[in-house]
Amino acid sequence: MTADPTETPPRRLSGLPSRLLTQTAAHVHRLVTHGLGDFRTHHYALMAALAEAGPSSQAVLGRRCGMDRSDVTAAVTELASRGLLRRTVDPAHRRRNIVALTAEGENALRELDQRVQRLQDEAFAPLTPTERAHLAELLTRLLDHHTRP
Amino acid sequence: MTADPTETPPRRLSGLPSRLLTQTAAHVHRLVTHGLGDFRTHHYALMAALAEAGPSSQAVLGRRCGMDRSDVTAAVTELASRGLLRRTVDPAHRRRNIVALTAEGENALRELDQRVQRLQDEAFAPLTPTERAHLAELLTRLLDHHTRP
DNA sequence: CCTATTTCAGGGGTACTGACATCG
DNA sequence: CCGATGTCAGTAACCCTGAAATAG
Repeated sequence: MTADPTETPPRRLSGLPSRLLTQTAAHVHRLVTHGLGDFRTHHYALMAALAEAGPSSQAVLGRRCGMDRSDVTAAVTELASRGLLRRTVDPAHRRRNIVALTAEGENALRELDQRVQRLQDEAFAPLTPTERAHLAELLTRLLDHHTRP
Repeated sequence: MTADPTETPPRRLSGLPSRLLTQTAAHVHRLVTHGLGDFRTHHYALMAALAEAGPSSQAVLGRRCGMDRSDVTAAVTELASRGLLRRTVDPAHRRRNIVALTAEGENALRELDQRVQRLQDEAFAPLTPTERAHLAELLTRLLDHHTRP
């Protein structure tokens, strides 16, 4: 009737919140990154942060996007080499870089925004808008708990 | 009053379900793996599957736990070298391995069960039991959607 | 001196891909 | 020949650590 019992996940795992979370995240993440083509989620995060808050230093970008500094460096280098953002030295704090979106970057971001939206619908298709909002709310509270204290 | 605005995540990201999911999953996963000491989540998954369904082939284990065959091979080799499970050749299908928990494996699993339970409480502390159940239900539906079709 | 920022080098766990040999 | 299985090598994206140099 139902699925092959040999392929059924063990009860201990199927109800385990942490496992449900990481497994689902893995599937969704794969779907999104595949749909993003030449871009990775880090790229989108950085460009979105720059578009909304304007030019920023890498350290600030990392904190805003929840990324490690090393990964910010790598992603910024990658995007700069593609002409999507520009990295200049802050004249006030010469140790600091100021990263800014270029016009091409803004165009790319607009395209990415649409792709990302489409991919959300794909990834969360089984949930109603209300359920998605509820899920987002629960996850937001969890994320706060893990980043704040 | 609130948090430093320079550290606030961009709106596009803070409400994005896929991002909330992967970010939260990363935090929770780190917390769990650190709490598991010498074990990894794959190890726990395999041992739990064996405890509940009895000795199984590696291919079946992989399907049950949502793991790749390559990763099953590596994890089984690791656990077998620690004496926690035994790998023997299936006499009926000589290409196939039969993996089984040892007595030590069962003891280790009992300990892991408790640790895992403790870690769930840590990771999901801000959610009430009802909310945790709701979250689990939503994630289960999503996971089904990504594994079934 | 101490802190913050940037960068680099590297590792580690997860997910995956391709290849291969083996067996039924 | 085909399909399933196990194994291996290698890749990719992500997360993290440590160290160094620079600047305030």
